[in-house]
Amino acid sequence: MNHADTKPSRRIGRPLSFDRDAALHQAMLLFWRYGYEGTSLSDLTAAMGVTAPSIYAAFGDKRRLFLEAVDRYLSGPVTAKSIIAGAATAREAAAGLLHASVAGFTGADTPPGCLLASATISCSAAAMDIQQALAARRGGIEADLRVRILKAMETGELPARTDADALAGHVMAVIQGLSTLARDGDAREKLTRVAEMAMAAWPEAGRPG
Amino acid sequence: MNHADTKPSRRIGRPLSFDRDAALHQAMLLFWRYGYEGTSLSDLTAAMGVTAPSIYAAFGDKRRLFLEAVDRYLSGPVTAKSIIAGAATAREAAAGLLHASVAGFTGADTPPGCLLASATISCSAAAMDIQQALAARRGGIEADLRVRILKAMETGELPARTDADALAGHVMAVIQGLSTLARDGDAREKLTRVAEMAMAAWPEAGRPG
DNA sequence: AGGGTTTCATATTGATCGCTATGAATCATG
DNA sequence: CATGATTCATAGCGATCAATATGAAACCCT
Repeated sequence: MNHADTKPSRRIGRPLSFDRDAALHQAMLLFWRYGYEGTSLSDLTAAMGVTAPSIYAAFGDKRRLFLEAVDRYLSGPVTAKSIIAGAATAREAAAGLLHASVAGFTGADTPPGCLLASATISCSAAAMDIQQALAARRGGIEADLRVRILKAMETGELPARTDADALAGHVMAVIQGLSTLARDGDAREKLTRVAEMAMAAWPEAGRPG
Repeated sequence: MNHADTKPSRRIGRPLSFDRDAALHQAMLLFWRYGYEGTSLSDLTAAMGVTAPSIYAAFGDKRRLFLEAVDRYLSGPVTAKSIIAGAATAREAAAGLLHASVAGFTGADTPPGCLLASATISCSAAAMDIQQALAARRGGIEADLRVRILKAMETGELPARTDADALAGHVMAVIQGLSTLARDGDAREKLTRVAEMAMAAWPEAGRPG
């Protein structure tokens, strides 16, 4: 059942006539712009250059294709985890997440906003499992940032009285809101200033480190 | 063509067998929870207790029903405009918008989140006009807040160097993000702390007023 | 070349979408 | 009660939805 076996040995039978990775990229762009339910199979076949039966053979069904597109979206060179892990301070982690979001939401070759933030904000009752899958990924990023903040409270970078939940939640809320602003047409330059304004809410240092 | 004439005089013909306002309220709740394209006509007929032909006779088509539901959503006793107009300071206006949003997004008898923020964040190409209508309403609220901020910069409540665009944009972004947090299940108490955290970004007073 | 295997393109499935044609039912009026 | 006006419920419209049945086409191996 492995459709992407580890060994790229030439398999028997008629070979695939399309680039699976390129097709997945096109699907991701469509889901990014139009959301999960706003993207139809005929939209996908047209953009991917692949007929419906081939899509189902290669990716399963629409639901699994979407989830794989989300994984691809979240598995770029820079991820939320890598930003948080690579930041010297919790403040740098938050600022890094915000500025990476601004850059990602206003790319010239990608739809505006965030796939994770907009693909299933609203959906029919039939797509609730998809919505929850995205909510879990959003919550995971927030949890990672909260952990980094708690660590900063222990080292003294942040005051011990800091509300880690609210601080992480505020950063996440701004990121989600930046996605909406980008979708509504705001330029990268304005979003950058909004992100910097959000960082003005960051608490002053605790005991000197 | 007036389907809601000013005079409630008894009209000729068979009377309406349903409460138009109550039906509109049910439609609003459905659009609130499932969005514009996530709510089907059969969903609406079931919740409103009205058959499809009666809906079309009373409201036009799905698009106009949705826009009327949005108007109803935005025309409660407290509106963004009334909060901004009733606030003594720009800071109070922003804080008032944030706390009213938290309350509205976590009502016990209403769906979580904001109808304006979630109904058409993502949609198919066919619903772009609906999306733009909501974007315009979002932009209107942000513009009203920005005007209030500019006024505060003139009176000295805020420093003259204040970035009014970014300050208003930050408040709007947080409001949009609070809607997502509410949809993802966060409690009102946490959202309140996030809103207060966001207000920590508010600039210090300019010259003493 | 021929058998085995996999993917291909074509055409179609049943379900649901937004919307409406049709005629009976219910009102005010004469 | 008869007439005109309006809304009612039933049933169905064409279009599109996600997903598939079918058989030919393209590859590896012997």
